[in-house]
Amino acid sequence: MENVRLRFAPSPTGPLHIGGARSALFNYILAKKYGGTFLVRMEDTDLERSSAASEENIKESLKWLGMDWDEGVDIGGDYGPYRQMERLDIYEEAVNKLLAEGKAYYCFCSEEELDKEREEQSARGETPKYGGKCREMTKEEQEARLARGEKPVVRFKVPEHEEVVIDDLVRGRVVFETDGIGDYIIVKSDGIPVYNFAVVLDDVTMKISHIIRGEEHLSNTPRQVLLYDALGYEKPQFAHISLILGKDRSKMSKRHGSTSVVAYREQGYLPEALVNFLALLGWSPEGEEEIFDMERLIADFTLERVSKSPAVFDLDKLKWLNGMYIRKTAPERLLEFALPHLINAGLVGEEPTEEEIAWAQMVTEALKNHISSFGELPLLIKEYQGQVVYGDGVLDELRELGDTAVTVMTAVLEKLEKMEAVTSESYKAMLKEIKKETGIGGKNLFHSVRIAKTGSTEGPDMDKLAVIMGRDRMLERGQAFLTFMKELS
RNA sequence: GGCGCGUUGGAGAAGCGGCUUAACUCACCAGCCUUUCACGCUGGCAUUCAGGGGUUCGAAUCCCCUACGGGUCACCA
Repeated sequence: MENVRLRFAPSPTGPLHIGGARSALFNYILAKKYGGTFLVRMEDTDLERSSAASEENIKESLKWLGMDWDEGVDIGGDYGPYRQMERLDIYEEAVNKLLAEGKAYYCFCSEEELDKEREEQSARGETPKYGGKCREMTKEEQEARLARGEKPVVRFKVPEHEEVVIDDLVRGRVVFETDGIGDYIIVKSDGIPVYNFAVVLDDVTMKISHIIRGEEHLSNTPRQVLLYDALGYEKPQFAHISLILGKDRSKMSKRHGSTSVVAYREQGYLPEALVNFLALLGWSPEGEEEIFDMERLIADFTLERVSKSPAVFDLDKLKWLNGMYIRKTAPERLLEFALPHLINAGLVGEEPTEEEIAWAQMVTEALKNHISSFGELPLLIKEYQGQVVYGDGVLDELRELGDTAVTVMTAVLEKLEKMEAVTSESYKAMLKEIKKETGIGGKNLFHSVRIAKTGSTEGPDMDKLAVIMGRDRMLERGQAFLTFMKELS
């Protein structure tokens, strides 16, 4: 493929959300795959909702995920500017052309009138669409009303009884009837073009070759195609990827949990895990491997393997993936991600000392197999440092262990009291001794200690945990355990 | 309501008319490994593809109808 130019064109009306990030990712991957250009442009014509903060958030999120653009906002390029509000002259020229050719017209209808019209149509069970009241207005009337200072909108004159065919790269051939589409607004009364119009001009002038976007735009596409035709432009290839749904199969929204990329960053997800997860939302690899770094994604990704059916956001899978990535991340990088969470939880000072760093490193290494995001790290630590709770889950096991556990813990307490501090080595040595003295080993020994100390059958190696807890807390918990066992029997 | 899209196990999904006695992944269960747990490894887990018709020697795969779920019909993008 030649001259592959793909774009991500968000509107800066909020933080970058999961769906947007996935659209960006697919565009990014394909651009890289075919040695093309990936550009980022801002669709900021909604003055009320657009904000500089949102734009910053979007750019930051993209960079965090590892999607740097070759062209676009901030860095410029040959087809700029890359914010729609800075491109108004381009749109104006096109509107004038359409107006002059009679392919568009001024509409003076008030919002109240239009609302009323729509209401009546819905009441009659019809498709709400503009009736075309201003379509045949005389030149004289137009001029007069313009002269009076009235601010009209510009509507595109939709051809009647035609079919618009879209050959979508993922959905195949999709046909729309123009009769179902009313003359739609292309320029608002304040002179600012509307998305469906601006997007066409931008994609044309920026020489976009493929438009990959969410399925919610599929029904917009005929409107845009009509404009390409009216303006005499060549159409790009379209690919509409399915929506991202929540667990209950409704469109992914706040009530399904976090939707923004930064939220996942804050919860302690690794960017590479999120990228991997996002790629799997709608795309499926050929083999059985599901762990893909960006490089492999670029190598293996194809639109042919993008699904038409909606993708469901499965948080469990994200967690699993994140855990996988956490486990293979190098210690230094692991620390880099873990530290902010430890600081936030007050486990480490704002300006960590060398000792604190060493401690943080030790803890993260010890617990990395047991967390699925860094946000869980301080929670786990605090759990080990607080009161032990013996939940229903471990009661059966405790009853089974019975006296064995009591014997083990009594011995542990005895030895602990004689020790000043606990290290990983001294702890291991202690357990070995107990094994020799009591003859209890293996699962009976380890499980007794583990459950007694943590109230859980699962967790990090006990010698590491011993260091995290410290001698005093272990003594405390050991006592508590013996008391608890007395009550249990 | 119109238009358009989708519907495969507990969950995410592959499948594009015979190679399917329906991949793979998560979750779950069992075994191995580890003096314990986790990690890892091995195995188990849909006689069935929303329901009903049809086409065909043959259908999860093609056609029609029904049901259900999203999307869209804005001076939002």
